[in-house]
Amino acid sequence: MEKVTIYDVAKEANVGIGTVSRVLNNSQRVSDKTKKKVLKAIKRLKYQPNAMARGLALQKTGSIGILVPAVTSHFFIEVLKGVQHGLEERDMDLVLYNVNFDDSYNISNKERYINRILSEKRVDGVLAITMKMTEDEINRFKNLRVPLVLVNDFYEKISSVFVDDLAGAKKATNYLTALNHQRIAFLNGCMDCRQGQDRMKGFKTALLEANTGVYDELIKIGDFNKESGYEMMKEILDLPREDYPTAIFAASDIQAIGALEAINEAGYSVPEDFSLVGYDNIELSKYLKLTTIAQPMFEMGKLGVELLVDSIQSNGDEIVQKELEPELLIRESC
Amino acid sequence: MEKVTIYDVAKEANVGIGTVSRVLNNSQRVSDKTKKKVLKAIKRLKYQPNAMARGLALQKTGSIGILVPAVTSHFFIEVLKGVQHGLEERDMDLVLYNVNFDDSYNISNKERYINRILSEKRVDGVLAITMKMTEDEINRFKNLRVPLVLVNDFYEKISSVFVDDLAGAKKATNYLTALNHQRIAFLNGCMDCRQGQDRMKGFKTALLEANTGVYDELIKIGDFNKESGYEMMKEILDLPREDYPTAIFAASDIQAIGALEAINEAGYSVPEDFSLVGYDNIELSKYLKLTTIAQPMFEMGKLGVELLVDSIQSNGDEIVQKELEPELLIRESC
DNA sequence: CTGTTAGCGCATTCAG
DNA sequence: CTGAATGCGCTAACAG
Repeated sequence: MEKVTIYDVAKEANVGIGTVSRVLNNSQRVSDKTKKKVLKAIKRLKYQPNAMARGLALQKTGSIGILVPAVTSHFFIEVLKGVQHGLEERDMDLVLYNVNFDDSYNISNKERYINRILSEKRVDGVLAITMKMTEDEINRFKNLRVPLVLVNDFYEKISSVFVDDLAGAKKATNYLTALNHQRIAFLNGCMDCRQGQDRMKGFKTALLEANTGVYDELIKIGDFNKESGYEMMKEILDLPREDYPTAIFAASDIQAIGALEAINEAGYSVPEDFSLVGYDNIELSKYLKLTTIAQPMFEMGKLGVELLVDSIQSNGDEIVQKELEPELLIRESC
Repeated sequence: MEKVTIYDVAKEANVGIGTVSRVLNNSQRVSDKTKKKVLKAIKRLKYQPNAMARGLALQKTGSIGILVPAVTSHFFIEVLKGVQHGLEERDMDLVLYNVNFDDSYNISNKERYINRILSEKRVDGVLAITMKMTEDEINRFKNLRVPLVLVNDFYEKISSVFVDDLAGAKKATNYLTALNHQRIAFLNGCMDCRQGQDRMKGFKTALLEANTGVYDELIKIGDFNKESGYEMMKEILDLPREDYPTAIFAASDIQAIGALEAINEAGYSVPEDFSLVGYDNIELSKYLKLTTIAQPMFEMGKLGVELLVDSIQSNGDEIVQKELEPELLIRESC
């Protein structure tokens, strides 16, 4: 079973390779008869076009790249499922560029990957998922006209799909105030990213609207990871007993889990002593029965490919922004 | 910033394209002086070879495919990290073929993906992770001389890296008998795959060696998923109280988690009423403090690429089998 | 050591 | 409507 090229098919069908190519791309103007003849030859020879050759001629690869930090995160996996779903409908391939921020032998390979993507032309476009892209990096894509869409991030000059974090934080906070909590703590992630800023705004807005007090000592800024959640919660537990909050809103599930550890270590429990709500709806949160804000991860991935493929096909610079709504998912931590 | 080809570099450096190609592939026989000249031109023009063209000429793509069912599984994610690590060292790309077994609009796309991989030639070889490949499918790879290595599965005619499941099951069981358990239940996955068979064998062997009883009513065969674990545990809880086991060994963590739910629902708890040990060491098991058998997932991925890349480069049919050792990870469920 | 040429497999002119 | 020629960007074999 040797490799069969378009020439073999042409010979088998007694036509020129041009004709074969035409039926392959079901270009117009091929008589039904020869078309059938060629199709039959293709089937007989089990011919399938070589992706490299086609890519070279067409200047299109039929695959997209996805740039992501830490494939390991559950958030990413869910998004990936959506991406796969969208890609499959279009018979496109996915090449994965997993950016590694903490690799010992290489501080970050982000730059290297971007260079490769931009010059090697192995992919027709890229989806950047939860990747803080600098303006400079984004401009490089624009200049080289390599379609780029941001997933779970927002930048006005580029197509992006993201979630309304302000609304998400408000939903969480509203739920807590509706439960009559008067002193609510907020364990936030970074404040130099959109997510952190918007969630902070949503939290405070909801509090004001509910006429509930805002206590600076209960508002902590850290990181979106578990350790940070743990540390911030410990600080709160170090406050005088009478300053304790009755509820805690964490900006990520994984922070909430860290906070939970601190709470348990201190001999308290959830929801008896503190109500706790997280953010993201990662798989773990289900098992820990954590009330949380669910992000539409699958849909983000699916929408992302849609935007990207459209952009690739239209070759246009149309910028589309899609904002998705997060949902409150009530479980047993409040 | 237009696209720059090898011709531009040649012109810039006042040499022929052959020379440029030679320094690119640091082929021998290029004078140091011209080499330097070309390198400088490359840098000045920010040139990088086009992957498609190079692939076409070389009949090598510089990327491998990975075939996997359900990207969503934590097991796969860990393996993927190892794969990525190995690939990065070699500057190769990864294209992901996520086989979907339960997609509504398409019973299984496995066949389609295999066809594509084999004919499109977009990848130089493939890593099949936790994919039950039929002998027929494997032979197609062999016939077309597309390197294939199995990860977490074993087939004598092809390179594979897998874990000694018999040893793993024995380690788990030995731990339980050492804890003096006399009635131990086993919640197994399928019995028509190597994993299930070997773990069953390991379980029974360990029991015999420890002179501990083997009770058929405590040995259940189901599936490796959570629902199955839940169901099997319920069946056990339906036994007369005096037939209850004192310990349960589940063939996967996720089954153990299902079993845990059944146990909790029935008003019992772990480790007070039952000891429980799982298998895999997925992330969840850490949070649930489940004692388990840890599989070297990262290493499997890393080893897998190594074997694959060797096979691609040597173009040889050398078959390498690597068996890895699982480890007992003691936590608080026993 | 280095420039030139001929494919790699396909899509797309351009003539018939 | 269809066959032949040209080029996509690069490597490798062939002459110098």
